[in-house]
Amino acid sequence: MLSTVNHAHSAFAAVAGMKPQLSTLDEVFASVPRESLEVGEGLFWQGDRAQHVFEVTEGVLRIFKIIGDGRRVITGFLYAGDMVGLSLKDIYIYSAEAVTPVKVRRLTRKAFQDAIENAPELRPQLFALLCDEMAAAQDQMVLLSRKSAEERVCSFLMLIARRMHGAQQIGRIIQLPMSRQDMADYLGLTIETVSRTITRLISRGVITPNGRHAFDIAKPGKLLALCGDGDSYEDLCEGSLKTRQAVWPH
Amino acid sequence: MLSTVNHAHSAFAAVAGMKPQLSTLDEVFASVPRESLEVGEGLFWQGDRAQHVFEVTEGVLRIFKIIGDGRRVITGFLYAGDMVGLSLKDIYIYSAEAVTPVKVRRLTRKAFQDAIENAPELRPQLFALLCDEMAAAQDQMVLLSRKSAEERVCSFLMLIARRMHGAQQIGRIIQLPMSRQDMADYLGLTIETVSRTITRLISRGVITPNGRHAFDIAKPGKLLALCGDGDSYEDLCEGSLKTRQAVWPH
DNA sequence: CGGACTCTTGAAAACAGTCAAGGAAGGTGG
DNA sequence: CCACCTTCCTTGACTGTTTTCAAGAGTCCG
Repeated sequence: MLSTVNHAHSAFAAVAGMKPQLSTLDEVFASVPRESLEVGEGLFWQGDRAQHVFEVTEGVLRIFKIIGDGRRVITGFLYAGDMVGLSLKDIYIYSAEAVTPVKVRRLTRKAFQDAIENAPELRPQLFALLCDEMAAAQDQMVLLSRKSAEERVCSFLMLIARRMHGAQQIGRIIQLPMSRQDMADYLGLTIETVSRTITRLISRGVITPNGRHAFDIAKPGKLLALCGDGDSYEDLCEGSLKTRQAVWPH
Repeated sequence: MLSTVNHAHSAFAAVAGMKPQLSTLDEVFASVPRESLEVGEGLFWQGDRAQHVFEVTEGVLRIFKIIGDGRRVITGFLYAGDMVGLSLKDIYIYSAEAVTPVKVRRLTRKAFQDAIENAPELRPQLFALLCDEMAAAQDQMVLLSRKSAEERVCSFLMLIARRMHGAQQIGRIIQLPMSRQDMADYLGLTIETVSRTITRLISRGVITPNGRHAFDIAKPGKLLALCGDGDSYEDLCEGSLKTRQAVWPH
């Protein structure tokens, strides 16, 4: 896979010689020109030969799979700073489309692999990224497997709130660039259930609408409690957002 | 994480000089003595400091998470040859328990990382393993998000059938070492629904019971069709078990 | 002002969940 | 070897949440 003699290698070496040593993964993309995608435009499709790796520099992408009869499952939303296509198989195992206008940087798999090869200090970062992705996937399995509609929607709101305001800090305002249908396909619900659940959260004063695609979190404690993770607001304020402890006899 | 200047590197060079070159990942574990686990015994718990990486050499493990009020989600079953704890965070993000009597080999994270560090040809293998895990996780999200109880059970039976008889080949006999409750917690259903669904598959002649924990696949084509992936039996016989193509206009 | 979306709301239906009881299997001790 | 007990699995009746189907309201844009 990574093993063949690389022509690109010399190119990279030249770059490396002229530049200070790379120290973060996204610097690998620094020299690449940006490309733009319109709303709804696809970046690649499930089943395409996986030739590139991308970094999102602006906007939001949705990652999804389609099964036989047209059912769609959104497995994630990607924001600026996120990378796509890292789970390198020969073929993309999902599709990627722009939710908002998006800007990405593109690197061939080969160029990306060479860059990693030549900058060993990036490897742990890449590895950590994959592990985070895996952890997120598992949390999503928990959500889809055992959470009620309300718990799913609340979990989603918290997820976006966290993503918008840096890892630990939770802001009061949530921007939801995606449609209700996108939310439904991410949460394993129907559009109607999502809509009804949001309506109920509003009427109970947990969140306050701010247009149709933004909300204020009126009662953060309540919202967190409704996520069904056994988290309390105090936990959150103590900044203990690290992986949850088992609630199980050791 | 791995970023500090590594003393380990020189140590490795020494080892590399003395040992034949490693060429597959599980050889890394070759020299380690086996440990045994009884049925139901835990290997590690969600929240523990993640100090080891394991290889299963015999038996079946279940990997699961528990949320607040005791709901359990099984995120995977591991068979001989599988590795556990690769998604290295500082803390295990899930628990692992023996479904059957299990034998494992244990390596400290550090030893494992050094081995990888010193045998660069293993890196793509490790990477590929993580990618497979990710692909499996996404398939599971599709299952949990959009499949009916029957589709879930059939998908599970096919998964186990494949696992038992090598990647491509599908055997006629399915051994299910885990309890109905385990299946339910893996499929996001209740034990009653799993039981009823299996009963219905039997009465329709799709599968034939062979004790309570083994089945014959009487109608493989039918079973495959019931998975809800849009697969047909012909597809399968052509050996095209690679990642599914998009059924979507490009 | 229309027209096309997207979102919300209502009523009815369906699927899976809950509660409850009975059966099969396996293990232990007499 | 059998009786007993426990555990796991199956089955039935009922409930409830979410889906489905259908219609109406809100928003965006020409």
